[in-house]
Amino acid sequence: MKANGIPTVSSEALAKAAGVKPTQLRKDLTYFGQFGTRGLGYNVNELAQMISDVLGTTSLQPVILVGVGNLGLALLSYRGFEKEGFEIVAAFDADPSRKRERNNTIPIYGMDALGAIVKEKNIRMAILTVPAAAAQEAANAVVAAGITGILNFAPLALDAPEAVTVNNVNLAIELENLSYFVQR
Amino acid sequence: MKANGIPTVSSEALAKAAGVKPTQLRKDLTYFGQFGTRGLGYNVNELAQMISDVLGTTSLQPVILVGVGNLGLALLSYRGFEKEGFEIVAAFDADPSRKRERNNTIPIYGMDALGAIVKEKNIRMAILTVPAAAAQEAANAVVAAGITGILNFAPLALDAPEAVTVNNVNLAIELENLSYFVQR
DNA sequence: ATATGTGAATAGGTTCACAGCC
DNA sequence: GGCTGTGAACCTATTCACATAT
Repeated sequence: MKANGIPTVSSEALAKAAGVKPTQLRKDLTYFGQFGTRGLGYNVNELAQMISDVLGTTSLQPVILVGVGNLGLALLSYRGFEKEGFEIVAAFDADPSRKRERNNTIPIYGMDALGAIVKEKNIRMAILTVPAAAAQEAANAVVAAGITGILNFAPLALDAPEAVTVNNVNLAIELENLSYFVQR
Repeated sequence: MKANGIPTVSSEALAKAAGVKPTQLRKDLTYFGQFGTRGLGYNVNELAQMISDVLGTTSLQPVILVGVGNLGLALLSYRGFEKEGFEIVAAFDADPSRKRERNNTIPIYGMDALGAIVKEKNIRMAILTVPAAAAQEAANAVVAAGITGILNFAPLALDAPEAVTVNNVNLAIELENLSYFVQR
């Protein structure tokens, strides 16, 4: 909407786009303040700015990726993050020079380089795409390096300090969930 | 545990592995029946069988993938689904013969082949890894072909009939969520 | 007239506390 | 003694209904 120069938007239109109910959307927004104009709706630019501020994506967020296998490599070449304010600035792997079936422009380092680069570039977030057996060790390593947010693709529950946020993406569970619902 | 021949397991051990509280796990299991033995715990084999039955993964579930780009190709070569009872049996793309940077053993068809293959192999689930702009059209196509479960990776809310289950995986949103929590 | 903001009502999910059973 | 199963209590989230503002 911002790109298309649309000036204002109603909670109804936003809710439809997001797949939720208008009241839900309004209630949620007001947890962060009052941004709308009664009788008119929300100013698109203001709202976008406010959301970026709240999420912390106003400036480009640097992110690292750990585990350059199948999935990791795919995410490295995925160009959908920049638009949302994220940039994968470095990748790490136990075997950084292993031959890979695709080129990419993001440098791949050994695990021993984690601490220095995270500190130098003041990085807070890591994407974990390592095999399940290596995931806890990798998580410990990124936490030790100073990472406080982990997006974990390994299919297990990671142990991490309270101060570290772990979000899990588990593709097998998503399929199992679907499988349950497609049964007649 | 089944692979390791462990005969029984307590709700406490299971809960720890799953990252939830023991009461939660017990309450959830009882929605499907009573499977435990008081004073002893759950029989690992029985429980695994019950879960497979409930999820509908007792026999290998065929799945199709639509959109063989970056992410789609990575998922095609991801060998983590078989273990959980899923098999990607066919892939579809608007340009099936487009040159791709990796070989894979799963056949790639044009979108016009959807209906016949879904019907022939009695497929219920589809993974959607197409660009956002093409997602709704692709969703319509798979629904028309008879699919009733969609795992959608495109960053938008799909319109689909009531009888079709849509699960969304949105990597940008996962990162935004993390971003919010890593702010000091 | 139109659309937000919000207290109150409702619904849904989690945890407690302990009875029941091995 | 140990661990499940579960009603009741509690907590959180969603929806309603409407006052409020443009």
